[in-house]
Amino acid sequence: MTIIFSKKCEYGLQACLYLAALNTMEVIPSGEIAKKLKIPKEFISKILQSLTASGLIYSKKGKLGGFSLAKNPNKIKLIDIVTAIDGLELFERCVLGFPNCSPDTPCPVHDKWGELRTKAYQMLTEETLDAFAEKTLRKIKNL
Amino acid sequence: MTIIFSKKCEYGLQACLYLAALNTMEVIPSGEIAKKLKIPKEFISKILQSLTASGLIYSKKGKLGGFSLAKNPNKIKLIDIVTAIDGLELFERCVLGFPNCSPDTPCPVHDKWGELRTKAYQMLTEETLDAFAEKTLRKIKNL
DNA sequence: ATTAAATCGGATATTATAATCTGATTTAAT
DNA sequence: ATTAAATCAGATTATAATATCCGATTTAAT
Repeated sequence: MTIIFSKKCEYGLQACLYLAALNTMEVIPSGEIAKKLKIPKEFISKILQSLTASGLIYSKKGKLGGFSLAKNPNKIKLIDIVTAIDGLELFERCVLGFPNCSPDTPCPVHDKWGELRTKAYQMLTEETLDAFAEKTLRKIKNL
Repeated sequence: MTIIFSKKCEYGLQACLYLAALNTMEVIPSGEIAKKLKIPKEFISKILQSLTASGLIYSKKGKLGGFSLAKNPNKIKLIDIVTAIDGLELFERCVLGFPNCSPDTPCPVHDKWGELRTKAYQMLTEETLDAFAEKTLRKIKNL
């Protein structure tokens, strides 16, 4: 077993990328998102609800309700979604599981791994949802 | 929640690094390893047993029994331990959880993430246990 | 032989994540 | 008003990872 992001977070990222790719202001019901992404409706529904609470997603209740991004896709970074769902544990926790891993009391691989981790963090911080629109549509077509 | 390696794997890496740092051919009982690393004895015991089955660790049964590395620390790569415990899922699975993520049908972040992943894999493949002996001893002293 | 201390195998318990279910509430259209 | 279709809140279930427990076996020393 090995995980980068929890399933919640994976699905959350998928859904946000999908909403960004649609490039519309209209809300999309969770059922349609689930169908397009081939993921469980109830589950993605819960995830979108929590992202709504975080302010990344806008939701409209009632008939003709659904979800949309709360802001322009070029204003939402990948790290925003990760932070909202999984938190920043990935970038703070020692990769070897040692307690108090820090520059003062580093674990054996602190430096080497830290470098990679920083790059991953930078990538997630630099990239916004709009950058992936085409690739997302192409991927979803092949699901 | 976010994990790179499972706890099994973290502890397995810790234990192997510790055994390498001791720089001895004598076997060390799991109880002592657990005590030094401040991790559950029963758990690390099981993990070392499975690494014994994998051939990375040598075990001696009975009184005065215990565990040691099965080969010279400079012959054991970090990736060997990861592979034995967690497998290579981390380097094969789509980071966004999309199915069939490949150069043919890449996920939206396939290229950007793939680069980082390759570097992580290289690091784990290049580094052997002996390289971390001093750092390991220093870290364990502060546990 | 007996004892002590260890690995080992298998079962069990605990905890966290993933997924589902149920019912309440909201809202648009008839 | 009524109906239909959606979000939402909370409870429940299923599954996997983590951790512990127990007893059998092995081995060294007395």
